[in-house]
Order: sequence, then C-alpha cells, then structure tokens
Amino acid sequence: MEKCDPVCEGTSPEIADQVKAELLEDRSAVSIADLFKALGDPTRIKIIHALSLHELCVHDLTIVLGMGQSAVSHQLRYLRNLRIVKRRKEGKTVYYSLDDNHIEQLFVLTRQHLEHD
Amino acid sequence: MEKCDPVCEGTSPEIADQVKAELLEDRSAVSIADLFKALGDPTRIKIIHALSLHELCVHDLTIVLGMGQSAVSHQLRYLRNLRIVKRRKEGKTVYYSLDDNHIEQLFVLTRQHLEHD
DNA sequence: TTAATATATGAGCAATTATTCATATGTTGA
DNA sequence: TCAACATATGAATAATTGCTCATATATTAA
Repeated sequence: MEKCDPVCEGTSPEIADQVKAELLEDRSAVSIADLFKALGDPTRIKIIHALSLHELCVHDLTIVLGMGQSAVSHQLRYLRNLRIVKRRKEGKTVYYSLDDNHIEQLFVLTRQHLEHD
Repeated sequence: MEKCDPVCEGTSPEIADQVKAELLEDRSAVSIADLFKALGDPTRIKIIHALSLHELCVHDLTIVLGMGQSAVSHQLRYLRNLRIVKRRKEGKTVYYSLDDNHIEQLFVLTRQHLEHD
C-alpha cells in the first residue's frame, strides 16, 4: 500500500472518499464472491444446468457429466453447503435438485449477457 | 470414470440420457463459468461495486480498496479482458467504468438472493 | 450376516490464482 | 531533456482448488 497524499489530479478526492464510504464491507464482498465462485467452474455449471432440467441422483449425474462418482460427490457437497442444491434420500439413492430459483435466474441473465455480445 | 451399466434403480435411464442430450456443451459451460469466475473474488466484487457507484481512476481505486496499485491494475486488466469494465484515458490518468449493465443486474439479483436467506 | 450397490469423505497432487516486487511505458510540466 | 506522476506488466510466490485414489458409511437383498 503506497502513499496517496497527492491524489491524482483527474478526480476530486471527495469522490474517492464518498465511494469508499459507500463501498461494500469486506464480509459482504466475500459473501457475494463466494456465491459467484460456486458458479465459476464448468463442472458445477453443468451440474446446476442438469438439475435445472431434472432432479437427478448422483449416479445419473456421473453419466450425464461423464465424470467419476467421487468428483461429482465432492462438487455436490460444495453446492449443498452453499444451499445451491438440496438432496432427497430414497432408499440407497440420493436425489439432488436446485434449492432456490434465484440461481436459475442468475443463469438466464448470464446467458443473455453472453449471447448479447 | 467407472462402469455405469446397471443404472441405479431410482431413476429411469431415459431421463439421464435426455438430460445428457440437452446439457450445455463444454464451451458454453466454460464461457458461463469464466464470467462467474470473474465475479468470484472479493477484490473484483469491490471494484465492480465501486465502479457501479462512480467512474474512477486507478489511483482512486487503490485508495478506495486500500490495495497496492499493481494488484488493482492486474485485476482491472482481468476485468477488461472480459469486457466487464472499460477505460477512458485523459492525460496521465485512466478512468475505469462498467462496460455493461448486465453485470449490475447480476449484482442486484445476487444480493437479493443472499438477503433472502 | 454377507455381498452388492449408492453415496460420502479424507489425503494427496497438479493446476490455477491473487498478490507483491521490480521495472517498463506513457504523459506532463519545468 | 529530465524529473515526477500514473498506469501497466512480467516473474515469483503463497494460497486455493478440482480431481483421483482409497476407503468409509449406509441401505437393501439374499
């Protein structure tokens, strides 16, 4: 962190101070980033997309994704900790589905953003 | 990747196949994940939030964020490569602002999601 | 109980990443 | 041209992360 006494001429220091005062707190920024981080991996994106199409058990997800069972389970735990997916047990099998439709909205909005460009 | 001939009883194999057929392609999943990944870091979240409040030069951002100039510059380049922020040069100083209001929408939606819970 | 199936999880490893340090580029004024 | 300022960037490093392997837990059927 360097000295910043001679604020660059271009911007008034009041604006920087004002923005600094209004800026998100650390924990808020971390919370928001954590949620986006969860969506920032292709495997998890595919899992979320698959579950937006249909509730699926872990085994079916391994088929759909073409991945090992362990990797899928790890990612599902990750997503479950963030309450992005939830599970429902039925005998031996565990069915996963999206826990919240906000996630789907983020999805739709993001795809729009990408197509728009 | 293990054998998956005896599909788990719980789900019909047709559903897994159907979901697999509709699932996002690799490159789409990667594109979407890349965008979310850009939002998956507290520093970048703060940068985006700050710029949603006001156009700012790099130096002011270092003040607002309380971070080194180099770190800020690196993150700005990252965000600029993804067209999340854009720059405007004026003499020595470079002003950054959000390139697209879709990002702000994602922001709002995400904060709603977090507050909701 | 034993075997088979479905899922979960800890440890370890390779790849990625956010920051720092040092330095380069570009701009302005003296 | 030279010095000061504003920003950019390459290299190095520490921390994080996604996957695999081996194994544990849980459920069902024989």
